[in-house]
Amino acid sequence: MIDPVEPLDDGRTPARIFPVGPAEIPLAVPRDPAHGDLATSIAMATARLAGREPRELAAELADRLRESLPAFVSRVEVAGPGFLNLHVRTSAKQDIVLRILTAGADYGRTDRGRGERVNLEFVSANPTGPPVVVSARAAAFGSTLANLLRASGWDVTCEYYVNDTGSQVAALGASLRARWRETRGEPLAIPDGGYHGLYLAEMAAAMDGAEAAAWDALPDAEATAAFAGYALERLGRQIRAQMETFRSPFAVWFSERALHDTGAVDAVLRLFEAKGLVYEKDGARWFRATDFGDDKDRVVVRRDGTPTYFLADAAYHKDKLDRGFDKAIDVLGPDHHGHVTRMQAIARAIGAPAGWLEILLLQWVTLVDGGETVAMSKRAGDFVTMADLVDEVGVDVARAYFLARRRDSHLEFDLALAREQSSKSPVFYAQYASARIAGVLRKAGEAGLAPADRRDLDDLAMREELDLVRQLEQFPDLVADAAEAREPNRLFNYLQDVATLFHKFYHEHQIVSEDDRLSRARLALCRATRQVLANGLALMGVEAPERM
RNA sequence: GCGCCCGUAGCUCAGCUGGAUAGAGCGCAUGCCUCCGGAGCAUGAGGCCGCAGGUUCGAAUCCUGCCGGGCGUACCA
Repeated sequence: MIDPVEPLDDGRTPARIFPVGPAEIPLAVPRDPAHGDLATSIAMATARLAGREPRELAAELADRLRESLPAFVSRVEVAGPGFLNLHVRTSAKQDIVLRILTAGADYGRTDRGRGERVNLEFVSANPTGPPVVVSARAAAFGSTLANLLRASGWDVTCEYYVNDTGSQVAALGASLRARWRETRGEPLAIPDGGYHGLYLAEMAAAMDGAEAAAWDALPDAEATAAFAGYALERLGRQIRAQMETFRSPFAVWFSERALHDTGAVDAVLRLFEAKGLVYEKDGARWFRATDFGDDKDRVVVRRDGTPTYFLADAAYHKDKLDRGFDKAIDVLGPDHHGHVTRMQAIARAIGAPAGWLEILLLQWVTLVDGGETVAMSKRAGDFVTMADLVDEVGVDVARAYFLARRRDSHLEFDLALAREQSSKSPVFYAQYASARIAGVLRKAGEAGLAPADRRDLDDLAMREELDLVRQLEQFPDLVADAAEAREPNRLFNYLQDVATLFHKFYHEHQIVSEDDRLSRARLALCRATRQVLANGLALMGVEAPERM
């Protein structure tokens, strides 16, 4: 309904806006339907400049607007301290119902991203243990953001960076080896910095004895590597399966070790050297991160000659750049915010354009069971895994729980609450609306009513009906805005509002009645509502059941 | 010390990049199905939006400074 008048940013100077015609006035959709369908605060913003009273100025603007009103606007009124509220013609709202039904599953798609290629990296948790709850939050966030971006015209590649080499992996190998020896009756001796989780004991118990014995007989470094390789393979498979189950698929699983093997790490080191960004001190080689605003320089090659994770990360981002992505988004866990500056330094050092790398930080998830905080430490082996969480509350509830929160809010996940009261959990509100509509449609199908045509829709004129349409109309913009702001939680909030407006409509009006024409019209509105709920829930990776 | 994030109803959290009387869920109190799904709807109690300044016609929202809480500040990843 706002096609003929593009809403504008508020960024221009009042002097430029005031003298020109109505098409240049910035418009926004008011929260409260009583305030119209489009509104502007232009009169208040420019009153002082014009030396006039806001309401008086608004009245004059309203008169001018009325002279050249777009066809879809029915009336203009001055309200409150000087707002100009535009009301959209009822017939234009009725049109929207048909537009939604025609677009079907495509309703909500736009081309705002214009095909720009985005690399979206998220989760990327070390494969040294089963994914934990924070990974579930990252998976829910990342996959939903990917869905939103794709729906809005971006070309997105979801990527998981696998840290399959380095000291953590060596510790993993040594820990598994210790667990295996334990199965042979030796005392348990997990090395310092090793992993104490029982999952390694279970893994060790299931190992092929002859093979493991052969590995154990190798020199320490080789033995550790062999056990580590075994553990990585098993854990990697587990992680992939769980991400699939959680509806968070990745197109690329990128191996850190491959960067070393192919010489990409060496290459980026030579690149930095050629740019004069590396120097030697205390036997190690340092990257001049301070040149890029970091508070200290960073080691890239240790005294013992091995490259650091930081250097591999530089090689990794160079690889993303070389693959031609217009933009790289990294979703990082809460314990990585100290990396932001140095990673931006990397981006500039590898020659990426300004703004190419975007880093999004997620905040902590505190797991609570009843009133008790559940401790989670992968190394200490005391944790609730992502799989546990899904078993307890299901994928829908878990995803919705995470998606309801802003990414930078620390969130408390109460297992007891989610488990015992899952049927009352917020996600079911929108799902229930969807199922309720499906029920009504089934009933209508039995009554043998034909689909509505445009003339039938003339009967949609009640406030609850039009408020609902007004909400449905905003879906495509909401999706694209949420994608651009990287705020999937907006989608959750929006769907809650859709459900609320539907329930109010449902409560106030009989959908299937003796009046066939009105029944057809209301059923069309129901179908359109269900379409928006289904499309929105699909973007969230949550099911929209026919029955509950 | 320095840096990042967060302080909104009893609890968990929203508040759409500055708008009109600050919202939801849970919990509490009270009404609604002889009628399409009551997992719903309606009403009520409950708020110096951490504190103090500033910008603005207008601030929960932007800026500064405090006070609280979390996290980071490795030749681990």
